[in-house]
Amino acid sequence: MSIAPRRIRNPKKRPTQRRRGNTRSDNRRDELLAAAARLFSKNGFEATSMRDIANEVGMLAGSMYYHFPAKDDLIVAAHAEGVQELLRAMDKALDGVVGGWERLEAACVAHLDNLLGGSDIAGVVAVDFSQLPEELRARLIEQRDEYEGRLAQLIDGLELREGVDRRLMRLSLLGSLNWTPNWFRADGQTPASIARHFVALLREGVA
Amino acid sequence: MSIAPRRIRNPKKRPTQRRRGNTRSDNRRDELLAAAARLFSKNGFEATSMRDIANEVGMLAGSMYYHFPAKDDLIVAAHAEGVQELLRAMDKALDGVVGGWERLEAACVAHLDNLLGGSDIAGVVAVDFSQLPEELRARLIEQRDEYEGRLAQLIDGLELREGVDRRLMRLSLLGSLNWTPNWFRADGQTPASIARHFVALLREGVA
DNA sequence: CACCCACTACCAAGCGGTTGTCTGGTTGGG
DNA sequence: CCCAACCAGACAACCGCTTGGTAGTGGGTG
Repeated sequence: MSIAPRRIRNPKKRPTQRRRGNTRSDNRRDELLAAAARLFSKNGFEATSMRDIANEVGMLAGSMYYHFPAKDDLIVAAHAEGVQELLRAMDKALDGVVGGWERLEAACVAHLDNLLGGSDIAGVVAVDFSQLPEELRARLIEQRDEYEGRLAQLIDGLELREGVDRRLMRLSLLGSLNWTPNWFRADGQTPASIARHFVALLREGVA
Repeated sequence: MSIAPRRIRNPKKRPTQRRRGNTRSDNRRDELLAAAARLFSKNGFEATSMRDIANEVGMLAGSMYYHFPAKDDLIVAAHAEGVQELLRAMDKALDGVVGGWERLEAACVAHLDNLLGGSDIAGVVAVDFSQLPEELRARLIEQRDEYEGRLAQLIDGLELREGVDRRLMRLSLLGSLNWTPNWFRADGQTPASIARHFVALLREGVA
């Protein structure tokens, strides 16, 4: 067996989470998180090394372990940051928009804009995590639940034909959106246009 | 800079491709390809090491370089194998089926069956490659083109409402299908059922 | 048919480099 | 002056890949 490409070196006790006492103004934890999210979304989780991230903010790799007890925790924290940014973008895009379909469309446009925008932290949410070790994977899924729950709410607010499975509808739409990094080219259609098309396809059908 | 987690050690001339002369019956190249495809689809490209693959077939890591000049070439070859298997499955599923939508549905069912089937080599096609180095990524995209072209043909054969972007329709459907490994659970709906739902959503719309 | 040798298909060992992580020391702001 | 927030450097493990050697097998020859 031993199909364990992931290296687990020291399963011993995690050093108790930092960030308990007072902080100083030169704390670069947030800077670190942003850099991590950027690199993760550009190169993936496994392909981004601790040194890459540290180097991005001008710090040594070992120093990051003052802020995060392990790489997995950095991943989780950066991912959480990305989800929060997506949620904020969603709220902003939804502000003042009325009508079920209009709201769903606005949310999808915001989603793709942030996913394919490039410079953003939110791109980390689109990083494929289907092959991560089960434990880490579970933590990321849990974080996404809030966001997907919001999407589910938007879909629940729609009037649909009878017999439509709203869960599968959500997963289908999310798949369409999250697969775009695999084929998107910056010189083609805009993310917003793509998102609107996807929603329209789903809404009206093609036949 | 130096955001180059991928290691490029020897840019020198590739050893001219093997497999020129006579072969012997104890050639385990195919066995190697199958094992690679299995591990890639389970753990991803970067997370699967040469030693993992070699170990799977009971061979030493270095020995694989007799068959493939580099890991990238193994990836390409295994991916090609997966695509071929998908094509065969598609042909088989399409055999005797008439009607545009029926054919598209049959193809999608075959697609998901192979993707989520688990034990199959075809799963390698669903592995996210959006973060692979550009050159390798391009080679994989090229291989998929034949398969996606087939899907495009199926879609071209449909009678659709006016103004439907068939390319975006294909990409949307493919996204829905290929994103399923991120949420699929073996104890829920069957892959075939999911595929049929997705096609139905797209066909009839939800509103 | 037996022999033989070339060559396929590996093994064994190790290369330089990178990985995540740890330990112990240093520093400057509150 | 204390401690948050780093640096410097090392650790073993593992990475993709190379080199040099060798077993055994198949085709060719007598």
